[in-house]
Amino acid sequence: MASQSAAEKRAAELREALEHHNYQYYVLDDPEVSDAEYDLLFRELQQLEAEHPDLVSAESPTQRVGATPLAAFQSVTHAVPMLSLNNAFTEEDIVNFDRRVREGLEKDVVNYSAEPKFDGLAISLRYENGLFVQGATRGDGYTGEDVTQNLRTMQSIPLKLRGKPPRVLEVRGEVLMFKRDFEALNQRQREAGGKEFVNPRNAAAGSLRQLDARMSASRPLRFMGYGIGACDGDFPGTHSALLDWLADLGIPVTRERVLVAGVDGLLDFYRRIGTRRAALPFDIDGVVYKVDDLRAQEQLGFVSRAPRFAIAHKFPAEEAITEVRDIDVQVGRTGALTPTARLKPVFVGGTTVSNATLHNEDEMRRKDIHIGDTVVVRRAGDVIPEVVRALPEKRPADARLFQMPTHCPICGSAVIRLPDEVVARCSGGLVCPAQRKQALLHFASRRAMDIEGLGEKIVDQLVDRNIVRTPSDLYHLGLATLAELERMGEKSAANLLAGIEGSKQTTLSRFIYALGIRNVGEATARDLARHFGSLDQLMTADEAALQQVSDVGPIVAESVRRFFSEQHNIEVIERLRAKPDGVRWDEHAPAAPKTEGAFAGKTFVLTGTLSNMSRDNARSLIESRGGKVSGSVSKKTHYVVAGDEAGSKLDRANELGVAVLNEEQLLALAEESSAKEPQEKQ
DNA sequence: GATCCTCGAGTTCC
DNA sequence: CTCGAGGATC
Repeated sequence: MASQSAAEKRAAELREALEHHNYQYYVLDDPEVSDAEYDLLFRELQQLEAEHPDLVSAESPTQRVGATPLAAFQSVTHAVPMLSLNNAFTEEDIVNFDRRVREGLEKDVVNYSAEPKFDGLAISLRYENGLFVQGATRGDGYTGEDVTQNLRTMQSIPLKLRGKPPRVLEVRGEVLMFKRDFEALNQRQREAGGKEFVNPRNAAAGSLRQLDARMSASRPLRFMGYGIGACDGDFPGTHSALLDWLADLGIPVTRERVLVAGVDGLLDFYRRIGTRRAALPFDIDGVVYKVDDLRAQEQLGFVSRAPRFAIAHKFPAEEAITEVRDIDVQVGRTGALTPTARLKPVFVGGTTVSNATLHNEDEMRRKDIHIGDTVVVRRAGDVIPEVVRALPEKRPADARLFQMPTHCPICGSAVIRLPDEVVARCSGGLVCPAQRKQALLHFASRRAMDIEGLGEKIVDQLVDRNIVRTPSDLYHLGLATLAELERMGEKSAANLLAGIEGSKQTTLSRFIYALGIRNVGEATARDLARHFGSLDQLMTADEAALQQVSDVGPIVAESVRRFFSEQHNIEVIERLRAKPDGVRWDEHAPAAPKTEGAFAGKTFVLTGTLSNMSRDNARSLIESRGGKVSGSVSKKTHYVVAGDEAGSKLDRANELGVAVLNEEQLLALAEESSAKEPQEKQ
């Protein structure tokens, strides 16, 4: 009993010491002990825990190495989405960014926090009652993968927060590999005869996505925090103070950050860090600017998926020089002919690039690209290869200008380029095998009917052998037919049939999207489905009725009407939904035109700082009751909702005689409608 | 008529 | 990711 409590005391001391040294090393970058001394303490704790297994707790520094390898990562839905930033490449972009921020806040000078943009992987760490409980990758921003086991092995991620953490805290940050650690890792890989990594980013990504956490543990990964997601508790009111606060909690944050006023400060920081880029211990691909005041951030809100209060100022992408060996054309789903450069393979931005799109004829003329030219290529946004420009001084005598073919290279139909359009198109429609293939691939794609197992190779064969001509043919395939295809055994054939069967239960908006109507993408398909409620209503709608749908104008309306006026399209649809064994979805009554709710047809403008609700809350309150929120005051504005320190928008409202509401009046107005109908969440 | 914002469509590599 | 274009707004 006595020895137990002595052991317990010593274990607690050791844990505290190890946590302290981790903090000194990873957060303050100021170690107090050597690695050897640290190891000594660590081994003493391990020994002690081995002798007294009941002393082991999950957050002990010894408990970092994961148990058994996983079969697959679970997916995790982020409580607060992890959105991406807009990118800027020029000083002009930054000047515009600052102007929009100042206009949005109605201020002359705005304070910004500026920091490096790490070239790693975005991660979210969830702490509950100060203990690390879950970590996930960014994924598509809404759903990521659960990599908790791997993250636990990283020394720079505290298993337990210091000080007084909130009950729930999600820390957002980046997992990366320091350059010197990357060099050392590659050295080890070379000696062991293993595969070397191309760059620190790939090494970090590969290491983090190991299903066996013991592999991750052997890789020198680091974490750097840069923000928070969900937080159940108090936190500071500015971004710069927030980062200090995270550091106090034990989360490593960069010290290469500054607080500056106005656009000059931003550009100055960009230039200074640019000159030191090579000397930094980690790779960065730019810098990030954020409006420092968090309430101001909330006031600015989001445009589409990116915040209006922050921007990434990227360094110019790495460029390389290679040759254009040839230029081919590809035929897309809509018949668009896209010239593609076949390049002499060149290593740029982390991979070998051998193809690059040239978009269209005009683009090619602008860049003056010939076949045989020496050209500069880069990976735009570090992903999609792009030909930047030709080097005409290196042009060989036999270089040729590319000519857009007059007939489709696949089906021989005439190529037509409409006077106002940039793209040339094959006029063959679904007669053209290339267009048929693309249409089928689109129909089967994940966001449309989501047929698993139907990829490009299979579609190629099905179309070339004339087994499948239209989407409805897919639902009449037999096991024997499929098994005859190349690279298709009984097993994969059965899987594909199961995939086809599984796709039958769908939704109206997916089905509309899958049809591949010109100018009707995912968003428009959703709007159409909601507005009309059933396929028959949509099929019989005339152009005037179609234009009632928001975001549908004359062009989209005409595309839709034309699609449903073609007999073969109707036939395919009827075969697809033929009962009892066809494609099916739930239908509902057409959405009533927006006459419901107290705010139907009303336009609101928000200005100033609201005291009891965020801008996003106010916006969803208004939108849920049929109202619209717009950015600036005009004659058409019905109400201006003014908070504290409202500026020019309030003046303008008074000028135009627009009704002005305060927060309480807005809520009172909203109450009137919710009293009559059940409260709708969100 | 100009400008902002979104959506659609095409695309690369692993 | 990027471009072009459709739609909405000023």
